[in-house]
Amino acid sequence: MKLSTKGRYGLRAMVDIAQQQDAGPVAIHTIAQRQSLSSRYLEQLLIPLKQAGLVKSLRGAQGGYVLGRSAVKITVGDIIRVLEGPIAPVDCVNEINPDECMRAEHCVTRKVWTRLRDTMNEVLDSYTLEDLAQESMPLAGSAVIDYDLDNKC
Amino acid sequence: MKLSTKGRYGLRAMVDIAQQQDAGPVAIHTIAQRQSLSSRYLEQLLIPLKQAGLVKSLRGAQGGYVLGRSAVKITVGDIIRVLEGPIAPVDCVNEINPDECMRAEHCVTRKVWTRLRDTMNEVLDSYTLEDLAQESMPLAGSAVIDYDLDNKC
DNA sequence: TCAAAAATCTAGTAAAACTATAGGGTTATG
DNA sequence: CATAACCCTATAGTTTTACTAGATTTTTGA
Repeated sequence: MKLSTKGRYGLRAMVDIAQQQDAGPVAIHTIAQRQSLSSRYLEQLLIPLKQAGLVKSLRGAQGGYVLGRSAVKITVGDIIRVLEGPIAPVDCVNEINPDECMRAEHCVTRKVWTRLRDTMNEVLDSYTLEDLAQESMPLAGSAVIDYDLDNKC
Repeated sequence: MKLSTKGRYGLRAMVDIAQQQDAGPVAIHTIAQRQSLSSRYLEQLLIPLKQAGLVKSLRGAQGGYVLGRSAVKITVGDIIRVLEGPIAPVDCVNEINPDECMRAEHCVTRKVWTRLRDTMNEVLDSYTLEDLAQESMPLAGSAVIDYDLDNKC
């Protein structure tokens, strides 16, 4: 029941873009540096985010990424669903592409998974990018953090 | 954000034991047959469940497994935590063995993961084995289900 | 007593998923 | 026209998953 690096890094990248885009498009390598991520890996995460309309890209020098729509209209759930696929503890209760199971009708555990799925989606959709971007605004202006960064979150 | 077969099969096995234990200890191969699982695999899932006290075993002929305590005192969360490890979307918000992250104090995403972790645990702990065992009692008495079983849940 | 039923212990392993890395493009700017 | 930036595809190393297998121990009941 863990998120992969896709969801974790992707969300951090989106928050970064939300916080910095007032100064113009944000380049991949800028995000990567600030978040201490591999820029080649981050590049791959931005492709599906772009396809989903959560970011827009501007090519060429001075290019980079901006949000596809207002930060108040992008939820954490929106981002995670793009990067990790449908949020569901088991495939058989996944709305998009339900991996149907013959036992579904008599399945005792199914209602637990359905309830868990709904709750997870509700929680993740209750946070917008705006919420998170505001959260660390004060820090963003202060000194660069100089401790060793690891990437558990 | 998916459960593995350990959690899914393990929960089904526990429900099976809860439903059938009035007739005495339930053997692994009986559970495996009824749930169409590999008995050698199921065997491995029962070891940690036993260590956690969720089941007790009786060796020798006529042996098998019984619940370690009343079905009303075993939650789905208890079972999943034993088989899948701590329920948390990222390791850094896992209470048992937090995989600490240097950025934790300034981490914007952390509160989302903490909230999600708590909600997931609440949902899973809101269902007891008794709840699930009762659910399908009527079916247990009827004919054996003869369709191809797959194991998505 | 002994055969069979059942759990237990210890390894091994093929396939999939994860986490990147790498190379070679295309587009836009100044 | 050099450079900065995004775009696309492939591939490699590692870890996890989901089993399979062999050998052993314990208990029952005939």
